[in-house]
Amino acid sequence: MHAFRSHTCADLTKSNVGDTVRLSGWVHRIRDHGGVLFIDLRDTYGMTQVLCDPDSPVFAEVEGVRSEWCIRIDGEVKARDDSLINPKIPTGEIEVFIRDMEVLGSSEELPLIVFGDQEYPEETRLKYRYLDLRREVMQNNMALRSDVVASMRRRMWDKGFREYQTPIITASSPEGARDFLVPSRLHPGKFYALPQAPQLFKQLIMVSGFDKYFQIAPCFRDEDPRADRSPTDFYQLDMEMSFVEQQDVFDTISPVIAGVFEEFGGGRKVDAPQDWPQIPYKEAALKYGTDKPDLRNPIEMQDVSEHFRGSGFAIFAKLLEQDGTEIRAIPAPTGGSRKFCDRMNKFAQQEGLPGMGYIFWREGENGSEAAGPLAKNIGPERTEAIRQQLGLGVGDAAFFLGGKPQAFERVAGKARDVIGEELNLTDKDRFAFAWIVDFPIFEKDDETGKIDFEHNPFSMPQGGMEALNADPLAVKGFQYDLSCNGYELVSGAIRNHKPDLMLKAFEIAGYGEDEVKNRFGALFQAFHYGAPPHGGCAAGIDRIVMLLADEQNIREVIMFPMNQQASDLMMNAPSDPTSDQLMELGLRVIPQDD
RNA sequence: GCGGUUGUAGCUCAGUUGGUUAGAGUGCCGGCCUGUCACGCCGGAGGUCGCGGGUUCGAGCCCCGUCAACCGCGCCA
Repeated sequence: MHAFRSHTCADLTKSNVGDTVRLSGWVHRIRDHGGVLFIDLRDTYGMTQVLCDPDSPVFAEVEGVRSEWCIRIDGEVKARDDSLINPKIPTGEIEVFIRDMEVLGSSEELPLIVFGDQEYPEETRLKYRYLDLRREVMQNNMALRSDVVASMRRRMWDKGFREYQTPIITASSPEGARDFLVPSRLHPGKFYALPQAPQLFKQLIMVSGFDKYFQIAPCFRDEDPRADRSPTDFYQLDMEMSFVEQQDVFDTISPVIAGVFEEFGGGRKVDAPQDWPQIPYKEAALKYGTDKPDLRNPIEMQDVSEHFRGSGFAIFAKLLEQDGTEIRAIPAPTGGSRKFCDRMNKFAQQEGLPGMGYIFWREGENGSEAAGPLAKNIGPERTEAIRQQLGLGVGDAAFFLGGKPQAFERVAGKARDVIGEELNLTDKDRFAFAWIVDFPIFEKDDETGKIDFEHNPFSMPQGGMEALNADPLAVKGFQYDLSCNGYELVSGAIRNHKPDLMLKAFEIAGYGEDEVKNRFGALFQAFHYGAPPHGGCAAGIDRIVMLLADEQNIREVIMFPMNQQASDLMMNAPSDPTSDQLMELGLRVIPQDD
């Protein structure tokens, strides 16, 4: 017999009754009845009830076993009486009578309990991640992650893509984020960088003529994390293709993403790719207050400035006299109660705005009647015009935000989410996708007035040189994101592969030819040797798995994540280098005294 | 760097207006129990109330400072 097991803890059924078997696994639960003692023996595949009574030669040893010990048992498979069958587990029709036992690894008292779904402080979970990962939900999340990656690979191969590896220790690829630097021993005083993405390499792969590239690629960025953003490193399904336009990239990646969501979405509705809207960036900002809208929520914001211009509501009327200001409305169907409106107003205040004005419509003596402070101030005619524009009626409400859009847009978007959620307008059982397109190439820093790249400098400007020679801030890029349920899942672009266009774009952002050659020397040079038009995108694997696993936090789908301070509590990283290491690298640490 | 929330037993949490010896559940240890599957019953151990200072006759509770974790802003696809 095999040293450790003849079957896994999920294998045994009625057909094994009478067999002598060997199982290895962890002691999940013990139920000791004095004369008979049950153990739920667990491995990654499942659970089998094994039991022991004083007839067993190892009864005394088995009595000493404790939670999470790793043991091997030999025993005889017996059928359970009908009344004792446990329908909750696949092996519930049988149990194994223990005849021999070996302790493979005993356990001290645990800092967290594997059994059940007790919540634990993340600090504890991360410090003892190897125990946390024993829990069923984590086992499932990690298996899901592996299956998703395998499915992505298969789907890309099926489309004629091949996977190529690009360097991890390389030169900085300026994507816009902060680089992780790696000191060079052979070149003291010089540094490698970890790639923020395989961006430069995949474009060079296109220049080399490989036509269709993809990679499950680690990306490294030294930026602060969020719940949906891992610090330090994360994984992308990175792809690039030659001789394509924007729509070709959409047509290629959409079925891959949709297919993965269909395959692993557990029956939740997945919008069909041909129905994914393409929403210009500007329109997304207006309607949803964000470039990653949650389209499960039907609410669309509207510009209602004209109804407030010169109106009796002095705050908005005055505001509109300033340049670049707007009043926007968030319609809230079925939100027509003072209680709800007040709560939303409070929410806006918590988010740092002065508040949200509101109107709601209720049944009055002569039919529909508008209520709320705003309605009184602007009078019945304007109120009615607003109601008609927004298509609202009795029982509905609308919220109003004013000022420069960039000052309130983010909170407006968040208010839209909260309103949709609270009024149950958001369908939780659905994955709703949208391509956000036409991102601006440049943005202007409000304080310095300086023009810089809005995103990364690799995107092809729409309209080419002619557009760049006109108003730079009006130039849109062939640059796109895929949004799903309020998360940015995919980001990409048709790349700018023309050296003269590159130079012009950088010139607008205030960088000379030297800078282009310095930062993107290889790519810029490569574009002088017959570069094909190309484009692609990268899909955030951690985020996709997070959505599929229905988790709110990206760390739930990463095996060994950092905490919010970018510390690894289990491995104690980052840590002090030895003086020998520093010496070898020619480095000296400057003491930090704030 | 900034803002918010949290911090009481290994873990989850309660703790009244500031008032005697800080509680419960769970886990752990011991005892009993031959059909449980979140087994049950009895008993026990386990606490610098994050840390430091202050107010007070008296602080888990009030004040100041500080640390840590998480969430968010900035930042970042």
